[in-house]
Amino acid sequence: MVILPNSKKENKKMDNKKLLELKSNTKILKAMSHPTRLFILEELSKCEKCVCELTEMIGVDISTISKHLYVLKNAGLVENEKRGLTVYYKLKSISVLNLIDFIRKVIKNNTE
Amino acid sequence: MVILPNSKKENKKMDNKKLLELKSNTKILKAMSHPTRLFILEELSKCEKCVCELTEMIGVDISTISKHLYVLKNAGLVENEKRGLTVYYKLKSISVLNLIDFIRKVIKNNTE
DNA sequence: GCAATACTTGGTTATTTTGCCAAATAGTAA
DNA sequence: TTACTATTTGGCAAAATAACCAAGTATTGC
Repeated sequence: MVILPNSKKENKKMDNKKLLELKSNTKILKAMSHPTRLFILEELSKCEKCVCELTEMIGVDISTISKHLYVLKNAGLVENEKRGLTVYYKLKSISVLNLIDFIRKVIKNNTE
Repeated sequence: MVILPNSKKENKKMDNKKLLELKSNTKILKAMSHPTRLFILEELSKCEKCVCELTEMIGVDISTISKHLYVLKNAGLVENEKRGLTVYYKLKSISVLNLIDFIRKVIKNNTE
């Protein structure tokens, strides 16, 4: 085996920069990786909805839904707007919509 | 609203069938949602590799890598083949490769 | 058979995630 | 002001996930 001059001979741990990049990339995937959040994304791909409506559809505590929405927002997948008492959420970009569609197709392919 | 004989009148909880469908759909996303597993998928998109090689590249315990590979296999993303002592892993289908590419693009778009 | 190698599995502990309740915040309206 | 509604936040307990080590399995070669 060739020993390259500039590489540590027995460097086992992954490069820290690479690790950080991977972590940031998984953020968006992680955000989508919960049944409730995937459902929310699917619903928001149809039209914007308030926390109340989503809570009603899903049937868990409103605080739980609020926290799920925070995760989605934090991952850059959705955005919100307050009108009066109500906070409306919608998908942030078209690429998120495409991703959902794409994943649906892959899943369909994989389970057939 | 019609009250079906077998349903509770104010059943807020989401339909169980829908929930199961969502859970199965998040399985593939969940499997991709870990830095190490995303890295493995990226590497396998280049060429098949054995557990040993992946362990060497990532630098954690081989049992940890083995368990990550199990998660990916269980989600239908990779498959393996034993040749001699060595177990080789590769992506299961071309659609998984496409998915990885697609996600990479979406992530790139979203972080710019 | 025995030893060596490549991997998987079981067990334990630490960390993260989830979901509920209660309390806090913000906007509306009397 | 007070009351009311929609949502968020804090805190806590339960569940899920991840990493390590040690032990087990399978294959090869002696």
